[in-house]
Amino acid sequence: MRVNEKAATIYDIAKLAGVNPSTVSRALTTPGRINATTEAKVREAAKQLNYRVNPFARALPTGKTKTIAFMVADITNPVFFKLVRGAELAAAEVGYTLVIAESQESSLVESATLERILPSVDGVILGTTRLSDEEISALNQQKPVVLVNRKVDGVSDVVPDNSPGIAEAVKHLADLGHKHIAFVAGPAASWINTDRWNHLMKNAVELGMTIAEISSNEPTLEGGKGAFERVRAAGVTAVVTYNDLMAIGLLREATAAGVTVPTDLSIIGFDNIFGSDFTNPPLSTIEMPLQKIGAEAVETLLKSFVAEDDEPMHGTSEVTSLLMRGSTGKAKA
Amino acid sequence: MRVNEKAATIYDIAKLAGVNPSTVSRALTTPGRINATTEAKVREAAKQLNYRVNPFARALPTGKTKTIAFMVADITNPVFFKLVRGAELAAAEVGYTLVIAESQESSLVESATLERILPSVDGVILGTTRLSDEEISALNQQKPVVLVNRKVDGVSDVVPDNSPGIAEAVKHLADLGHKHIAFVAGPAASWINTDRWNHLMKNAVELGMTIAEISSNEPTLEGGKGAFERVRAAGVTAVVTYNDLMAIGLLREATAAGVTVPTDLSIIGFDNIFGSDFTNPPLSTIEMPLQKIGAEAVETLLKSFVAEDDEPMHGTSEVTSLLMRGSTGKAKA
DNA sequence: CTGAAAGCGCTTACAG
DNA sequence: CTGAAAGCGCTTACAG
Repeated sequence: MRVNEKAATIYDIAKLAGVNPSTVSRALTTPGRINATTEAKVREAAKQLNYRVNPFARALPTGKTKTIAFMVADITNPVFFKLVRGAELAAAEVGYTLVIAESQESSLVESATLERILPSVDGVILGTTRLSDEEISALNQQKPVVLVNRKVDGVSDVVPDNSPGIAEAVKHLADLGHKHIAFVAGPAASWINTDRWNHLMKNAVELGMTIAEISSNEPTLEGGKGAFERVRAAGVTAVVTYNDLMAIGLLREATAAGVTVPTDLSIIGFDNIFGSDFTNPPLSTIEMPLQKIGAEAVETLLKSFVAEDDEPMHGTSEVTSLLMRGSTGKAKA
Repeated sequence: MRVNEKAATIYDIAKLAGVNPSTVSRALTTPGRINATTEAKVREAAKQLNYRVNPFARALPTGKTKTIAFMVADITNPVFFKLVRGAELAAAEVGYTLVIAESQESSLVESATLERILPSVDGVILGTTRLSDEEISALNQQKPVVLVNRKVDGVSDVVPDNSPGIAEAVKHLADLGHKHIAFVAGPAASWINTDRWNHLMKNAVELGMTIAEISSNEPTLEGGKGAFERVRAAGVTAVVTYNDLMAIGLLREATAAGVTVPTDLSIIGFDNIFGSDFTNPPLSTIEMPLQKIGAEAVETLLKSFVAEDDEPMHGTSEVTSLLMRGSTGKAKA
């Protein structure tokens, strides 16, 4: 049986340093608050014994677990990579551990997972959630919650400002001579889908273009592929999709159908996911600073841990921007 | 201040059910071991109080944390997505929590992270590690370790059998008339790089082909791109790369240089990462059952928790296979 | 089958 | 500044 000779405890240190265990605890927990010589002695003993605090033992009396849950709908969705990484790094930096949980796009799985994980975390970040506003509010009563890309009354959030990137994109299309464009929508219930559409519409109308909202089945490659026929039917020369996955699906379907991008049709995605520049032509997309958003989500959560009140906090608005690549070009005459 | 009225404890349940706390503990921990009526009473009370065990309190006396660390070099590397997901699902299924840690390709960061996380986990899976064999062995003394895609004496591992996919791939190239091929190598220190090269060489030689091993700077898009010149210089008609990322970099550089794939050059990658079919032509690749490997890594770890001895375990060999897409074609005459 | 008690490794008022 | 003690919420021999 693999047995690590039981790890050293503060009692071992106390014995070695000739002090009381409580002194050891203080020396290790609040540096500078006790006699410097004593502290040095304790630290020396701790090092000698290769001591590491037992986080579980510490969590019991304090109630602080020093871990954060990060919920995503689908770990394999590339949108989350950078989000998770940003969060991971920000958490590690302050000694917090990040637990990544996957809801598999199911609100039932999400609830069950949260239920299981909640007792062992100090708070949760909902990277993408299938929960209803009510469920989120209820969760927020139990432990601090930070929402990413979504807004619920009374709950903290980090949401990028979609408008700059969208304004750029629409302007870009207008400059290229496009008059009639379309938006291939994502999930109707998605907060960010609505936000994107609203900005898109406003900007297009302001620049004198028409814009058609085209529905889709799912925000995936397949969904984008499936929307192609409707995009064609709409008779537009340029299309913006809810996300890159859809844009790539659309692009491939267009190519397969003999429609050349961008000569016949310009395409712009959202997110700048991994692989969005693998396509031919590489995809133009509206980029979100995902890693920063992830980091900011944990920072926001951390702040809420020490907040006096229950006031929700809102991440300083991260900003989107257009990444021009090869899938946009002059409108077909 | 957000205060959840303190969570119910087994004492609350005990009071409500009119039994001793230890009875509550037993009822909840080992169903069926106590009087059925008592157990029902306890369960009823627990439900009524919306009780959830405090995992930290439970971990203290038992020493079992029910969490597993999964270390990867880079969260944003698509190779890890499926690996992580497989592990995540397998862990959740048995009530274990997975903590994903990132070494950022640095053995120092890796050691520090492991150091920080080790006390709170029951074992660790090294998805990709920069640690030396010695460091891994030392780690394995402290907590059970399972290696993915690497072998170290005395340490459990899950390693796919590369040979079937490679045999298929080489045969495929031979059938297409290729006589001279190359392998763009990954990190020299990588166990799996060596394994892939060995199989490749053996198969190529057996089929009467020549095969050149071409070095690279890094197993990335850039690395693949940077290897293009050397691939050309080698005068081969087909090339296999250490991974898809390199294959894609190579493919794009080839296209940019006016070398048509697969007409002028056939390319095969490894891993079937997300986005490997976004390219034009879509990349042919040797696929690894990553999700299964991830799941198996946690299963192996779980087994080692209950093993009597220290005998290392080896995952039942998962198998690779060739995924033929568009980047391979007839050898140029 | 079930109580009563000790203990897991820490933290933190409370004294001095 | 530092001891001595109680307590965090559980589990588990030990009795009965």
